[in-house]
Amino acid sequence: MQEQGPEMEIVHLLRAVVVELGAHSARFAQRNGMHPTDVRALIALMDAERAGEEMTAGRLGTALGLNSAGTTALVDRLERAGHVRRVRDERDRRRVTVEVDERAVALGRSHFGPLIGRAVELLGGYDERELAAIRDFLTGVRETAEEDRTGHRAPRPAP
Amino acid sequence: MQEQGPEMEIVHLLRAVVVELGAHSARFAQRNGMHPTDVRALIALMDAERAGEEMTAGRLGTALGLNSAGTTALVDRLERAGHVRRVRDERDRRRVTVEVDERAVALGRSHFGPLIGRAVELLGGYDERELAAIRDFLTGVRETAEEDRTGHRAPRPAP
DNA sequence: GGTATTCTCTCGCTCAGCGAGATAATTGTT
DNA sequence: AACAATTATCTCGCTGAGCGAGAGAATACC
Repeated sequence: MQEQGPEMEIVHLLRAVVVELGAHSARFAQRNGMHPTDVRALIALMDAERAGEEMTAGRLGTALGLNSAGTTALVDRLERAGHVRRVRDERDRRRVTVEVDERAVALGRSHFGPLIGRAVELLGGYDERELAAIRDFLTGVRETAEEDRTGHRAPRPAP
Repeated sequence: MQEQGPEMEIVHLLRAVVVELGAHSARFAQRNGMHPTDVRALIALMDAERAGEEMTAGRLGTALGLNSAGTTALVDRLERAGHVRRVRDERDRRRVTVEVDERAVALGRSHFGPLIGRAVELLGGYDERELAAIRDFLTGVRETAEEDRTGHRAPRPAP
């Protein structure tokens, strides 16, 4: 068994966090009769809403790596459960925008709220330099994974 | 749109990292003709190996949230692809321990290596206090998610 | 020694997601 | 303005991951 520096310990720690948060999300899915993909879809939809963009069925499918048939089935499922609404786009009537129902947002908040609250609480205990370290490290990891996906460097915002 | 403190920004960042690393792992699966669950299984097996524990079929299934039928199918799949070996436990001949093949480890290393290397590189740029902040924050999040799963506080190692 | 328990596997089924292709709306061409 | 080409979503039939029920085999308990 090779001995490694403190860096590898943190890498394994990050991986453990990813696994554990994935399990947390899977628990939310199971408790509410949903599948992991459904939760990923709701997250993508809420992210788009927070960013002020509207999410069409096609863009949602692309974001999740589904083809059009799978996307239709996914939106059917979410709509049947009352978590989203299909809204026909009036400017381009081929498109269907998918809107999250407020009750789905509340459901998510009730499950993820405590965890988020605890994370905020933890972050409250750090000073500016420590917060910057956490932020920069996470940003760096996210950008590296993104670059690997898109095949090119993500544009950095000017300082 | 409510304005939030710097804490929520980091929470969203962590969530983005989880999503992006999940996608990175899904890409590894797809490129090698595997499913997300197969990758999770390999990770669990390698974690157990690093911890010096042997992983039985049953324990693996429990760790992934599968029932026994699904676990058998999973191990069948991994064995057929040559990623693991079934080894009948000689002390308790009901048990089957699952061992990762060295080639699967190499395959994983070739995919995740660059990302891990970049993370280590990033971590090399921080001093002790910053590293401690990153480590403690990730540990805190992991423990909170764990507590939610197990229903009780995880034991903290003495300082 | 016999019964209960534990671990894995088999069988039949459900449903998420895929490939192929249909349908409808938009954009481009002449 | 009619016609073709493109785009967005949906329908149909199929494959395969994972489940429930239960069988088979080894171990633990009394």
